[in-house]
Amino acid sequence: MSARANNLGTMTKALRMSTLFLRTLREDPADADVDSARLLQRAGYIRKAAPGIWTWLPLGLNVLNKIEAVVREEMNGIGGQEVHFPALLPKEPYEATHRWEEYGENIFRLKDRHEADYLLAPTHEEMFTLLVKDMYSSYKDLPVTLYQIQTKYRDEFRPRAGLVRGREFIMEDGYSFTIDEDGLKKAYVEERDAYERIFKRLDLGYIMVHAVSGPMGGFESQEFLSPMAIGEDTFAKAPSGKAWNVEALTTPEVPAVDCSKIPAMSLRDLPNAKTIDEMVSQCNALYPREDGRKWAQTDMLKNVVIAVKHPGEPDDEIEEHRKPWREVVVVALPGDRQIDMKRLEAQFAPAEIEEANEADLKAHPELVKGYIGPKVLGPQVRVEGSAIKDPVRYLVDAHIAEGSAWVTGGDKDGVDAFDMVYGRDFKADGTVEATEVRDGDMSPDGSGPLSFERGVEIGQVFQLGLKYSEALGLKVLNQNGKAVPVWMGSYGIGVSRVMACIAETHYDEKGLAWPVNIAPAAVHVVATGKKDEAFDGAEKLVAELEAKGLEVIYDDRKKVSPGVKFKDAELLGVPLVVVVGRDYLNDGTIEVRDRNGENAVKVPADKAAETLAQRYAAML
RNA sequence: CGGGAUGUAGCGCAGUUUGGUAGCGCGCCUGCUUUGGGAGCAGGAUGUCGCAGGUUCAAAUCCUGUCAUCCCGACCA
Repeated sequence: MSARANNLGTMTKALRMSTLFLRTLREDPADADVDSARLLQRAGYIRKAAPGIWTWLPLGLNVLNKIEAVVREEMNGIGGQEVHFPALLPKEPYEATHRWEEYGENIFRLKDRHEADYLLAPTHEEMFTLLVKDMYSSYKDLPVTLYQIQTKYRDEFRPRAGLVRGREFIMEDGYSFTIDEDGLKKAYVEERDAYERIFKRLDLGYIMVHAVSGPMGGFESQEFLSPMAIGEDTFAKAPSGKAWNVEALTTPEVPAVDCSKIPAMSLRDLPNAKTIDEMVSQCNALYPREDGRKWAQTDMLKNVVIAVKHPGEPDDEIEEHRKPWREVVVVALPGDRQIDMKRLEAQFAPAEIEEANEADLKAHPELVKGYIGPKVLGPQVRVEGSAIKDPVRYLVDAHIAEGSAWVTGGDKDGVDAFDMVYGRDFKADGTVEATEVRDGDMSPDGSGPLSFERGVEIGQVFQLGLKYSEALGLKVLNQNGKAVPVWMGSYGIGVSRVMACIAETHYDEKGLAWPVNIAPAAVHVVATGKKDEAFDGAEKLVAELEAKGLEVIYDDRKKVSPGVKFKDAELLGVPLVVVVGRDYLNDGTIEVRDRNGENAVKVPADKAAETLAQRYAAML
């Protein structure tokens, strides 16, 4: 069942503390910002080489290898075949998919002696695609699933949280190649199920969330997030149990509102009301509502000017759009909500967005700061005889209901428009998800209000579709002899990040406490005292454990006080701790206890190995 | 890229205000004692005080520049 179980019956040499390349630290490293980084360094599993770049020490590599073994077993179990690509790659494949540019600063780039461009691969979609293209050409060859466990490089601006966000990290990335969409969906489900098995076996909590595909491209995608406070992703849970990455959250369609009783739109003076709060107080002071209710932020329509930085598309019909260009757009949202640039930007991808600057506003004199309204925007002016030649695109947030009435800008300094009804008095060029999602917002599936939690992304599965096969020309002949593009899926687990997350969720005030099947050893044997007799007894026990195929860390250090040995055992986090010392000398017994100090029992020395083997087996 | 902070021994830190022999704790080495919860005593080794200029009789300390690291934000898997 586990990586370790496969080793049962094979001889494994004990790791002896007297010679093990290890130095535990009594104090926390000053720069550790999360517990996993703090403890992994203190316990001598990893060492920092540079920001976001880590050296693996024997114990750390031991655990990492066990995690990889679990991943390999599950990948092989669904028919995946392991390959291994170089990390150092020429830029050409990445140019073909535009990612040489799109990945921007995040790629480590370098030149060889002939000035040719190379990169340290941040991901390997291109290489897998080209490899299959190179070797396969018939539908008879499909389906095929390949994977690798590789070091990836991404030049993160700010690496943090130890192994959670490094610039060099280890990832398992797998790809499925199928002849059609049905095949892709089947492979996708198989991979997803295998990933679930992996995280369960690693005792790592996870939640599957709907995700956006991001720079990888493709159309359906789910992420595995491990819930924890240090997480950099926020996900939203619905009462139905479904969950979404907030980036992928959509607002359920808001029903149209009856506007038949709303009076005609009117322009009224509202001086010095450039912000929503000023608008609310001015409205209440100057124009009290007839129904007695006070004006509120929710009555105001906020129009925000955004600059969209398009990268340019070489095949665009409009010549100016073939090179990078800048577009000014206005986004309308309810006055009580804030704009979420991150979510908004996702909908302009691959373009990036930023707040409009002075020059953008100058280029559009119809935009009156603080009093921008729909009448000078989008469809309203995109009519015959309009004075504005180049109307700004107007997009409304998904919370704006058809038929809803608003107070908003009158396009003249000091003037606002009242009873401006969406659909009746103004229209938009489109709908966008522009606002921050809030605790209590309705879930996309309509099952109830959302609640939010943080998580670390530990894996992701994508249905890439035809994006890479078309870009790189991966085609096979089908039964009719016709060349058709191959359907691809892409799957990834951040292996080194997974290790960090396991550490992050398996520790106490004394140190690490690894899940049984990935701990660096099954048993930590501590010999105490200065009498050779105790050490001889420990040696004997270690030999018996080795013969049973159990992995052992043996603290055989002489002249080291028992307190130090116990502290180190707890810091290292091996699940079973054995003490050969005082009791052994007194009455020939050996103490066996769990890492957390519980379930301590004294057993006769000649029964100790058997007891340990049983307890270990029960833990698996 | 904005804001803040910090660079002194393997690790954690003091010393900088007010210039004057580079320190403390842990770790490391030697000896003796100690051995069930991070032992005691005695002795010892380890530093381009981030780097480069400058001021000064004298710079870890003051000045200028520069690099790096950390935190928050922005960005990102």
